[in-house]
Amino acid sequence: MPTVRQANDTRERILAAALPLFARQGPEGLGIRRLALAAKVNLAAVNYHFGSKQALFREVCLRRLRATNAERDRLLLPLEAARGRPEPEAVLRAYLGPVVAAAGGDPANLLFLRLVMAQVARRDRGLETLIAREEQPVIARVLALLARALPGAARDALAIGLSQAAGATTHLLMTEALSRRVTGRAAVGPPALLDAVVLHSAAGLRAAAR
Amino acid sequence: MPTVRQANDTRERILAAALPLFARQGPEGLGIRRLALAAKVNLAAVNYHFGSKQALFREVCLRRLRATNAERDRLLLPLEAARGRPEPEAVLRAYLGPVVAAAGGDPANLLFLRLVMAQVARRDRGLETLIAREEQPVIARVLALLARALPGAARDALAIGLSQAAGATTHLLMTEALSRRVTGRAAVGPPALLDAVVLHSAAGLRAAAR
DNA sequence: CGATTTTTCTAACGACCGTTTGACTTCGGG
DNA sequence: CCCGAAGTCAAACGGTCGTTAGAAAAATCG
Repeated sequence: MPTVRQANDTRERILAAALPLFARQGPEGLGIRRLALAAKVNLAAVNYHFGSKQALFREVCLRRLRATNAERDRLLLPLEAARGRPEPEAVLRAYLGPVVAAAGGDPANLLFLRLVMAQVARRDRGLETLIAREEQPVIARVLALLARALPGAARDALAIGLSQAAGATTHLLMTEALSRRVTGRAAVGPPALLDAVVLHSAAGLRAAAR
Repeated sequence: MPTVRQANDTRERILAAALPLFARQGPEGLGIRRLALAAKVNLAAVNYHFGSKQALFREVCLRRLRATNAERDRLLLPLEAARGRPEPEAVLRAYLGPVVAAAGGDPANLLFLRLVMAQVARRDRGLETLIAREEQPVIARVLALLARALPGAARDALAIGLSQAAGATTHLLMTEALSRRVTGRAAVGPPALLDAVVLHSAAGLRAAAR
């Protein structure tokens, strides 16, 4: 029987310990020995349960991506159900809100966002295809809603505007401390940050729509 | 005499070979042996000329940051000299243009942009302080110009808007291929990309200014 | 229980890491 | 020309890396 027999918590302990460590040190910087020590698990357990460090990395990423997208789905459904044209602000909020909220909640989520951005910057093709597969349906729905909200806009303009909104959000989340140091501006909490991005990008989308 | 005696091109060869390799593999992923091989230089030369891999990394980063900021300075001067209030679009173009142009020109520049973003995402404190020191004067000038362009805006709102513009630019540059794959949109060349960002963020700044 | 499968664990493999040592070569200035 | 500084080079240092082989333990099932 190929299914798990005993109450195997070793897998879970590895997954739980791996997220913050991967986020802080990257998949190349994290040694399996350190991970095994942190998870209170034998060194060979990682390779036994996941096959390789890379496979574990994929598993960790997949879990987080799905959690965020499930929340986005929950927020998009009422917008799609409503008749009439939605407000671009509401669509942006449904798309960006879960990321901001997650990063502002559990600090591990902000670390994970950093991890993803670092890997994307380094052209981690495996993670890129993982992201493409997981995000594609949500982004298609968001673009459809934006097309309803701004009927005059070209599809490509909306896609580029949405990409800019995503980039602005992740940039603000990741460089909060650095940006404050450089510009001397005050700190921005997650709610105000989301407000700023939604205001900014909704205006940008409207401008591109005309 | 502590100055260089012979026509020492070893240093330059190392620096030239280091940039694309650092960009592709990151400072932790690049081995000194591979670098020495690529630069056609003895293994010990890196530590002899730079002291350590980290010091070499800082040197490489510093060169690129200064090149970009010199170009920004060149574009900002006429805007600062002009009387009357500048257009936000022109200010954004002077700030973001050199990055877009550099990334669209030499492919190594795009790689360097990726490298910087990856390191910032991973909280490389050394690079963060380097960036803070190099960018601070330019950003102060850009913010001053934006304050002149949009007199009604709060200083912090401009700083956050500018940060969003920078994030949108780097995001578009870095995820062009991925974003196209996910959204199905057409490719965007550097000039059109800059146009889109300027249009988007100028509208965002104006919205935040009111 | 005995047999079989699944999981844990120790030990080690081979490879690569950044850095250093010390001898060798090359060079400039007195 | 010779001496001391600057540069180059082969070799090795002590570590850490991901992964694996194989024995030991634990759990499952007839």
